[in-house]
Amino acid sequence: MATRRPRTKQAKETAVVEPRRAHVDKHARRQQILEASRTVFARRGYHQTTIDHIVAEAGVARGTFYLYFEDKRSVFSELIDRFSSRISMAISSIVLDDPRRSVAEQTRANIRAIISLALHEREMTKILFTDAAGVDPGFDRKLYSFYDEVVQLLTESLREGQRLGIVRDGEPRVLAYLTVGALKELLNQVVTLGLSVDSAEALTTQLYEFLSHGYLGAPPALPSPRSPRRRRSSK
Amino acid sequence: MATRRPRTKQAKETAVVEPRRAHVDKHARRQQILEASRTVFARRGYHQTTIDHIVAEAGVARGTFYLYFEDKRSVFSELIDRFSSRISMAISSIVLDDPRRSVAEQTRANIRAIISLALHEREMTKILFTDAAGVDPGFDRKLYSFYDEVVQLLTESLREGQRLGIVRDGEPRVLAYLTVGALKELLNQVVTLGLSVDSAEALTTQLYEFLSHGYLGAPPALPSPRSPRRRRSSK
DNA sequence: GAGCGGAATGACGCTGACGTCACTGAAACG
DNA sequence: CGTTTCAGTGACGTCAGCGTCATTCCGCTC
Repeated sequence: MATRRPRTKQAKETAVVEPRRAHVDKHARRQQILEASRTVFARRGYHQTTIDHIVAEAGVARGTFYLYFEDKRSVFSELIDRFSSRISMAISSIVLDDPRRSVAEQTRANIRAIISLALHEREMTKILFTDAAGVDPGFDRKLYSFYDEVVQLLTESLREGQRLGIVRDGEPRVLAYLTVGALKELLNQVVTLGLSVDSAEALTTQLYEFLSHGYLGAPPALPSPRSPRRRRSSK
Repeated sequence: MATRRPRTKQAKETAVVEPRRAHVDKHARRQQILEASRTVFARRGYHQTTIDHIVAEAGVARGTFYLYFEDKRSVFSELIDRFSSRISMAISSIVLDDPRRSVAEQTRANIRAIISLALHEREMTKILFTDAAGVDPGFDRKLYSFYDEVVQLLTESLREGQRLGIVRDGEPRVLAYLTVGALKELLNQVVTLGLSVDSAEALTTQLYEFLSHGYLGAPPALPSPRSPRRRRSSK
């Protein structure tokens, strides 16, 4: 209701050749329900949300929902699908011999892109992290395979980096988990704490520095330059 | 049923002075239900689990469940409470001037303890990570405050470490999130992939190394010692 | 072995959420 | 203006899961 489009322009131009019009509306209606669902899922969480909550938010009748979606699970699935593909697209493969962009800069760009996406899509970020797991076994599997794809990609990159001597030793897959874990947590906190979109740059630096040097042990450039390590040095 | 204790020994010794017996049994019955719940939650996930699933696993009648617990949410809550306090206990505050155990060794001990706990309590670890979020708003708050406690503790340690020059620069709270995120992911994978308990040591080393040096950029002890930073150096 | 206390049982009624479908209303058409 | 068509509606029947409670069962006491 209220959202009903008033008969406009449309009526004049080529009245006959327009089974399109219905289509346009259908898409908009669908989108409207999708967005309402996103809002409600973010507010109440997936399991606390009922179809009635969604249709109330969207301002349509219960039956209308079922004209566009199979059930709650299927709207949810579509939201997650769209969002996870946006995440995938935010990641660029790293080109090793680009003279204009160092590997470091490309790495930072990837981090920055993901953080920005999370900051611009707070609702979806929240949903992804707090509700996506445990919806049902089938969905869990799908989600896991997306996640695994990301980890796999990163693992390969790290392995390659090790071959080239720009990534330190360590089981690449484990390093990938650690990295993704750190990133996930950062994203989660970013939306939970409601940081502003322009904290993206600072956070990117923090994460990048973390990945570069860690934080324990001696600072990068220290007075005593030739100490080979410095850990467990009896103290 | 079937699990019913056959009247044994008991009958003979001090038949009179035993209102205890009932008590012992009550505790055991409660424990039995708790353990069955844990198993079922781990297998099906919290939301897919019904009271009927639990009582079937425990081998008791539906009504019996309600003799010992308020509802599903309350068993779940108790399981999580117990487990999270075991996690807390696994962490020791770091003593700075202990001549017998370096800070590094204490740090590693903490990591090792948590990883071992996860490896020994796979069901609970899985439950904690995949089902605990999104149960209901009240529970989420409780969980968050436990989580925040851990982060807070770590944040303070890092701040102190920075003061002493044994932790590098960076917003301590952000470093804490990154660290906890990496750890969480590691624990999650550890149980998902079903690693054996004796991978704890290797994983501890991986995580500790990660926290110490990160993995990007040049290896720890480099020729050029006095470069003030080292980032985006055009390449 | 009669009587008692309390743990255990499971059939039962209730509820909240689901998905359907007979109906409504308005746009499009002739 | 009558007719057709189809998106939209919401009352309704269904059902899964819940929590209760009258009854059964068991072990102990006298």
